[in-house]
Amino acid sequence: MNYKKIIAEKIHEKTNMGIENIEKLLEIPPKPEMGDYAFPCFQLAKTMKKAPNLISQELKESISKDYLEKVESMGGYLNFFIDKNSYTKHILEMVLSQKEKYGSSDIGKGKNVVVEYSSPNIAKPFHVGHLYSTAIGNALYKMMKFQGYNTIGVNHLGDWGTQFGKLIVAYKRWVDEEALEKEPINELLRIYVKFHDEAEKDPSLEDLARMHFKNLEDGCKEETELWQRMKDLSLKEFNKIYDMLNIKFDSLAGESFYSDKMDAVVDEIEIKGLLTESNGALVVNLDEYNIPPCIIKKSDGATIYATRDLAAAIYRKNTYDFYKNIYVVGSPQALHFKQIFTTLKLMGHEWAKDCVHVGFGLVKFADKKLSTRKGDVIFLEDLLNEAVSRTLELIEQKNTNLENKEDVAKKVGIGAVVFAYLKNNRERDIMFSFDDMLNFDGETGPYVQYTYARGKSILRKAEGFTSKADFSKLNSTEEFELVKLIAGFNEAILSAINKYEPSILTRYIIDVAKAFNKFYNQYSIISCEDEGLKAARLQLVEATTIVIKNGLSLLGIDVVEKM
RNA sequence: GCGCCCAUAGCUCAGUUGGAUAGAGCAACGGCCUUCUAAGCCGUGUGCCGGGGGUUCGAAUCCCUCUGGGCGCACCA
Repeated sequence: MNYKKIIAEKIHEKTNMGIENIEKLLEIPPKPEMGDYAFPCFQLAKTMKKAPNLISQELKESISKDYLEKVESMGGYLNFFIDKNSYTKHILEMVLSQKEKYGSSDIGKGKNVVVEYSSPNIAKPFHVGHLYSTAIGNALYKMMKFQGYNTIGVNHLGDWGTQFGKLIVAYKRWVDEEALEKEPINELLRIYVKFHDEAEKDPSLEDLARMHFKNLEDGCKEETELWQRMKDLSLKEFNKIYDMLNIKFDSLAGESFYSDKMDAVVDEIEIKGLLTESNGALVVNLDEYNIPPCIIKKSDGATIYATRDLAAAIYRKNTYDFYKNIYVVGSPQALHFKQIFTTLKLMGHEWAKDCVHVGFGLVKFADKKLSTRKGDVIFLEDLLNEAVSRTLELIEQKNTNLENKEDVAKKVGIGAVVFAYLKNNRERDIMFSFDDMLNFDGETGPYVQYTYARGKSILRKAEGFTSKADFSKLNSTEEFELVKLIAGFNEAILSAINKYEPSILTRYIIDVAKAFNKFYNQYSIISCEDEGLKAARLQLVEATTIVIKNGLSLLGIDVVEKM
């Protein structure tokens, strides 16, 4: 039952306006007492050559009132009040019967979607910046899966490139084997930073690094073994973090996976007459699109990340026949993806239009950009551990007798961090601050989880209560606002998917929690004397917990039954 | 120099694709726990929506311009 459509049809009957156009114009009034839907009559004023307020008054009289409580004319607006009783009954029954499926759909049925996200660099720390891609990608992956898409999550590991030449040079000169066993990432970071320091004094180290990478690409034994060792050590560390975040990938095909697929790409570009030489490098000229050329091979003959991304896109099309190929990679790389997508188009791949770069802002710390080269990073693991221990302290203060304190602290603490990353528009930079991120008051992850736990607590206490719900009594503004919000869950997810913007869902969940807390504080549920009303309220509570649980799960956040 | 993005309350941010009196959270102050979890709820104050021009019945939202900031512009990823 789609009320928007029903109302649009009513207006359509009385005017010459198309249904779709009406649906687009229909809006939600700024205040609930002004109605549930509003139709602005200003556009009609032109065609009907009448004042908008006259039109709305006439429509108010002539329109059919089925499904509606009343219709009001306010200035140039026609305001609709839907029939609360049938609406509430319909929505709550739907939520309670669909449960963990509530909010899903099958609009993506039969469509494959590749989502590339996280993609940390091997031998470098997994720092707070990496969570941005990881959290956004994971949320998009889950939301699309929930809408019936066949999603393929790819962690495009940065496990290839000149940086490995540098690491091999550094390894052979300065590695401390003992430290490497104990804290692999730290030690690899130390020697990587040392390389850059030393290379400033002795630029020949850079040449040496390029040579080692060339050897690696050519499959030389020593380089390959060292590379494999660093990769294994790194993956072990990364998996610790993915376990904490409860994130899994369908494919770990990183850059190295494409090392034997690059010749074919270079050949294809050449056959299509796109390859030109420029300053010793092989490039695809993109002047006609007003963007710099896409470099395919460096002057030393080694490939570059653009080549690998081209190979990866083609491989993914051949393997998954994707409907969309999504890259969750920082906004600073926007130009790079423009070059890649344009090159694919020039190669004659019409599916280049299905490739999407989902960019996001930087994670900044006290106005400084985090730089791996300078060793100036905050490890994500440290942030997550800090979040968990602060949560544990809070539990000791507020709820000492809670069972499974550690487990709750983990879910709430980590959930708080992920929630903070997904709360705002992804194009925005995150000003990183422990105190802001780990402040658990107001619009935060813990606030929403707390709301869920409150709801569950009521449901536990009311177990066994089986009176029949009387929805006609569930008619306060607070209750009806909550019902309307709950009804909009699927719409919120679809909107988040369309814009590749998880924050739309995050903010929706906050709104639901707010509306619930308002209701919770004002009306008693368990001690409500009217049994029909009590039953209806309990259903509203349960529906709220279902929406919060499903919603947070799509963001990659677990709920707790008590906190 | 060229290109992309951004500018909304003291701070951090929303603003339903051009609609009604621009909203939240934090911080500050005041109130609410012998009754369902006070990580909560209620109340108080704050705005040249960066400046200027334009389009429109109607602009925080669209166009132009200026200012201030961020990011990116070939052998790093």
